[in-house]
Amino acid sequence: MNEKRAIQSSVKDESLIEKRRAQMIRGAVTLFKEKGFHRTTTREIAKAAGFSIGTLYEYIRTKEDVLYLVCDSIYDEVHSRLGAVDLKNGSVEVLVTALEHYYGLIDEMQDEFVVMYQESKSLPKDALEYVLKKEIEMVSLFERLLTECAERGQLNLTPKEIVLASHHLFVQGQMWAFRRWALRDFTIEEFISMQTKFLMQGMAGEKTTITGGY
Amino acid sequence: MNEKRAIQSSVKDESLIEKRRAQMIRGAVTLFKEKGFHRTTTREIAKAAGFSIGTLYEYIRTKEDVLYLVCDSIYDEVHSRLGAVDLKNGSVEVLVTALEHYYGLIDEMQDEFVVMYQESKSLPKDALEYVLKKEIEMVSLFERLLTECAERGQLNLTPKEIVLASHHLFVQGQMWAFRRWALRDFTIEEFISMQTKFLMQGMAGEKTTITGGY
Amino acid sequence: MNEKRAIQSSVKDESLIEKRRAQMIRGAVTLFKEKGFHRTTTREIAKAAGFSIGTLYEYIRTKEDVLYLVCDSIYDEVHSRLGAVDLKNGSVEVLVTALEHYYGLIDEMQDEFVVMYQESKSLPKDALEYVLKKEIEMVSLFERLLTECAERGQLNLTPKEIVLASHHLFVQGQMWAFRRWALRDFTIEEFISMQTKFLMQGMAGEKTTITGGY
Amino acid sequence: MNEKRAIQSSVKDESLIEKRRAQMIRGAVTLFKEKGFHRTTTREIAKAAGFSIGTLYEYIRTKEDVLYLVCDSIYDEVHSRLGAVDLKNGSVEVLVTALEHYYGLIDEMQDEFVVMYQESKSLPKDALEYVLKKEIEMVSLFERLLTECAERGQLNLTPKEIVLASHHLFVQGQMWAFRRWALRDFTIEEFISMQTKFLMQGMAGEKTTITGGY
DNA sequence: CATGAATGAGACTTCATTCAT
DNA sequence: GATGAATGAAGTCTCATTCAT
Repeated sequence: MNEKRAIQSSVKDESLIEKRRAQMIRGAVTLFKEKGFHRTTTREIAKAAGFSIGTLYEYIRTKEDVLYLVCDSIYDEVHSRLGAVDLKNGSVEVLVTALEHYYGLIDEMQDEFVVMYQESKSLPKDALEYVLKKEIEMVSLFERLLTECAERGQLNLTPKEIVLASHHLFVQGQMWAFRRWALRDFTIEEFISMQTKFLMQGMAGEKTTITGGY
Repeated sequence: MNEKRAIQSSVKDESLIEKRRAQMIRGAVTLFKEKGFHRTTTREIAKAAGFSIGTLYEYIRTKEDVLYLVCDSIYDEVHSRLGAVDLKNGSVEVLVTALEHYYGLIDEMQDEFVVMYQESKSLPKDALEYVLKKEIEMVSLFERLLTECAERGQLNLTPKEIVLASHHLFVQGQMWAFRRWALRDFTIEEFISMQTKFLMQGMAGEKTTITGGY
Repeated sequence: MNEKRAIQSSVKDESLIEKRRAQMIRGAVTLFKEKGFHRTTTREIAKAAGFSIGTLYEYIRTKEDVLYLVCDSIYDEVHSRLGAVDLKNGSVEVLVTALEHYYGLIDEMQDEFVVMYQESKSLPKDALEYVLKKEIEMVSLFERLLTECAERGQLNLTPKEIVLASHHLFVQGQMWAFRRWALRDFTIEEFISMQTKFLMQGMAGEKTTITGGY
Repeated sequence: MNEKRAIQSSVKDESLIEKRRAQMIRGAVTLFKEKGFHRTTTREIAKAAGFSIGTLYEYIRTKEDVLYLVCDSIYDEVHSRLGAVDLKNGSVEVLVTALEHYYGLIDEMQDEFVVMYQESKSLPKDALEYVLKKEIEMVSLFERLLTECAERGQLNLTPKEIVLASHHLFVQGQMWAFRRWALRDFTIEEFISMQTKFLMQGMAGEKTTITGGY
């Protein structure tokens, strides 16, 4: 279903490529997080990965390839994690589980997510498109779950509200990664439980008694 | 209350400084939005501002100063806009008005907001701190309003939930700027009304009937 | 008639461009002659020209541009020199004069000619085409002169022989530049006079008495 | 008579060395012709030769060695071809035959000749000297033939003219290789016959009736 | 003997900043 | 105050060569 954008390597041994690229990604994420993509030099990436600049370029063709590999590896992880969620029978319970998995994942891969969202604009055009497609896939996951919940009458949402709400859920996840400096007093469990409460209540849609023009 | 971080200029005439910097900011925002801070050259900024590279450096000392000026001008605008909101007597109505103003502002200054959030990490340490302080001020505004609402019993939130909720409100504003590509079908009015509904319901906090462990 | 292939410069002042490029060409020719285009670094070119590497790149965009400028300046010189030859009334005398001018020019610009012929294959495609066009123009000059001589009955050449002969004359000029190491005992005057004798006799075309299958 | 400049190889088996080097030369000539010596990488040479980069370096020590091997193989071929010409009794007929062989050889080894003359300047000093010595040998061959013809009264040339004329003959051969783009309409037979006519007439040296100061 | 992954010196080019005019 | 030519540090990427397997 997903044809990967292949990154050229002059090395033949596939398993070696995988190994070296993993080293590379690990080092790059740390550096990108710390200094940003542009302030990080390819030499630094090579060093952090544990090999020489020459070796680095045996496994990629441009610096932007490194950024792409970082983004791609995140989505691989996302997929393998969220693949577990049963999408067949969407219900509020499944949705809550999906959010737990998604927010938990972001918590574990904070640096990676921050890097991806901060720096992905530096990707070459085609790589950016690929990454955006992946992002849309993720949002769609929430969209589908919300639609099922609405159809079952568990949530009270119009189709257009579903679109917005799915982005809403998605973005709150990014918040955990991006605003850690402001949320230092929260544990991930607290965050998940409070957010889930807000979000689910927000979408439950009983006739609220709040007065206002909205 | 807030001493501005002064940017050195070798020009004396204050009104000229203001004029030139305004030209500079206008040009820079467009460029930063399009290509990002790092890919934009000082020459390009000067050209977009309508003067020479030499003149640019009469009004700033480093390229990062330009970014700082962009961020600073946004907060000036935010302040003059949200200054109107009556904070004395916080209530759900005031909160809703504040959100309207805030989201409306973001809509009008989309490019500026995107640039600020995407690129502020490139600011020098002290400038970054200044900008973060400004951001905290904004979040605090929501915090104070929410606290009052809670105290009045209009919203059902614990103190810790208030902290999270204020970020929640804040971040949803960023979403309008950052995810326009995904929200093309929405008008700002739709966005404001739907978001307000989600958010207010989310915080209304009646004992919801949804089952789940949260 | 000849639209020059313009080389971009970020400097505005045209006369300064001309001056700096002249410095650049002078330095580059020496270096290219000595070490060849590829073994010469841009830093060396800048140094030989008397300015910094940064300044070099204010006047060109790529290293290949330098090579192009060298080639182009040669043809400018060739044109201004051979422009004097009266082509209206081609005759053996005019042809001999043209050869004198041409060979004399090569003698004075030996290094430049050697560089041009040795290195022009390193030019980017469009620049190479431009240079080849210039070369064809030069050969055509001889072709026209030869044609007139043939029409006047001064030389005994078929049209096809004229084509070959014009290249023949042209190439013998290159020989003076390329084989100086072998012709150290000859003065340019000797070279011109002997070559002229060979070439003119060769084309005079009386029925020679030499036996052979040719 | 001429001790070859030996190229080191870590392989012992002489016949294998010869075989591998032949593969190498064949591949390298094509590449050098197409892209020049400097733009061709050792990896490309290895690939074109049909083995790995590691193997390439088992049979040579530096990239320049490959260029030397190319040049050397050309002279081997030249020798084996022109060795047939009977130099004992130089006469115009023998000279004409020698030219035929020489030009015919160049026709068959165009690429090799072009590469040799374009790139030989990239040879290390001692290899360049070796190649030049070979070239001088070739020119000397013409010199000896011309001398004999002059002594027999078949050609009317002073000793100094003989020197120049021998280079003249030599260079016209190069022309066939170098200017094919301009001589596309000529067959090698036409070229040989026309050139021979020009050259022989040029050297026949009847008192020509052409007026002129030469 | 053959392979190909690893290395790092060094090439080209960019661009923030300065300063004489 | 305005200009823009000059500077050189620093960045990305290539490629000849080596050496363990």
